[in-house]
Amino acid sequence: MGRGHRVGHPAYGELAVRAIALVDCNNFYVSCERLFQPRLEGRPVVVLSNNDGCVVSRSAEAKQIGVGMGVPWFQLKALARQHDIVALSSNYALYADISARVMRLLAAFSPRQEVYSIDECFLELDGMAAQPDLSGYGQRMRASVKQCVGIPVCVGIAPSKTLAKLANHIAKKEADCNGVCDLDAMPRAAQQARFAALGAGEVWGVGARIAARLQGMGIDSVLDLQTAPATVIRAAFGVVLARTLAELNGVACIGLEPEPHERQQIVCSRSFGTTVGDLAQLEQAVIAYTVRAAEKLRRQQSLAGVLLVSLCTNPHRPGAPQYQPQIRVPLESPCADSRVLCRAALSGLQVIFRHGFGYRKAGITLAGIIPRAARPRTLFDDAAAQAKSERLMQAVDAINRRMGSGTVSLLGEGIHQRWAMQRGYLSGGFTTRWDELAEVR
DNA sequence: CTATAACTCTCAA
DNA sequence: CTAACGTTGAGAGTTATAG
Repeated sequence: MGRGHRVGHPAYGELAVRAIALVDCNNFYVSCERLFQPRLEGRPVVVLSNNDGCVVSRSAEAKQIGVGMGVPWFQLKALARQHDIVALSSNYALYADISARVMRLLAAFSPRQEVYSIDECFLELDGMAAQPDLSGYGQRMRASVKQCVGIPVCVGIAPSKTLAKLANHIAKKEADCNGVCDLDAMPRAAQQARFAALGAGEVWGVGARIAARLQGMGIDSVLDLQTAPATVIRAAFGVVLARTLAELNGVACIGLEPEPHERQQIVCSRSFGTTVGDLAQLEQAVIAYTVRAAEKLRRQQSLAGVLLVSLCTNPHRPGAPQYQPQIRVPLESPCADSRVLCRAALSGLQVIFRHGFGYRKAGITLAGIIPRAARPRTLFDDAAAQAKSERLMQAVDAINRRMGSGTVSLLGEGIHQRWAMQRGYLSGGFTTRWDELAEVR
């Protein structure tokens, strides 16, 4: 397992990388909120999902009290009163802005960075001959992010992404790591002890389903999985878990992907702030979602060939009649014009809508996505109309980029969006809006 | 029957 | 006052369908 002493693994294509760091922000959303609201320091704080539904981020104090991840907020009201928990609505504009600052700083620590999610990134540390002490290097990352942005992070370092994830987990849990864990610098016995104490479900790529099936086979811990026979895992679970197993044994076969690739499908779906029964309201929502999805589509210079519309009643009310229709609307030709996509979405909605249901959620998906440059030509192309459509959409996008999204939109989204989501505990746009900076105390 | 499309399952943050 | 429970994207594997 030592760096540079591994045997190749031709079946899964070993990649020539010897050290990867995973940098993960601690309690990211809560940490972002605390940057601008010092009163939250030392207190139990949670950030809630859309519609103030479930807990999606918890401060250390909230975890200590026993606030679980993903718990519905209404179930926590009693505990919250008892311990004076502060609950905040998600403020994605703020988190995205802070994330960009963190990622830009970390990029300076490696020639190759993969921004994996809003709060974590992989850094390739291979060939860093000038950095023989990788733990020290990780400490410098932590200090830099803490000082320049104010966000606490932990660093896991290992020969594969999967092991780096585990190293990060150890760095977060064990105080004497000081937030950094270099797995290869750890004595073999110590590493085995950690892996024996960790459930297999902690491994990246092992969710609840697979963890349960593994347990049924007597594979409980990370160590059990690491030492399981590859043939058995391959046969029972497929190539995905077989790759994970190789990674657990130090064989890097999940590569770093510095460039985000274009989406193959673009989804915009959201629960409503309230139950909706009438078609007019659903039309507003579907148009709003389609416009947003179309913006994303154009940003990546693509066209969609198919649009899907879906509706959903409230599954948490089993007494109420349930209905989850979905429909595929093929477009005449691939397109990125919001007006055309909205017409398709509305026609789909017409077909699936039924009176007498309480709808809780609607969504649209753009699929059959191709690059704009690959637009198929037909005999009936109207080049002039095409150019006109593209110019209009470009103008709309340019205005919305400059003046803020939603400045120019299609009629039909509605002015009073009674279905819009609830965000009762929203903090200000501290970094994105001058007028809300005043809330900082 | 095969190639592809469509759908389902699983996972992650 | 009551009722209150996320979103987006990917990939693999399976099933349905077209030719």
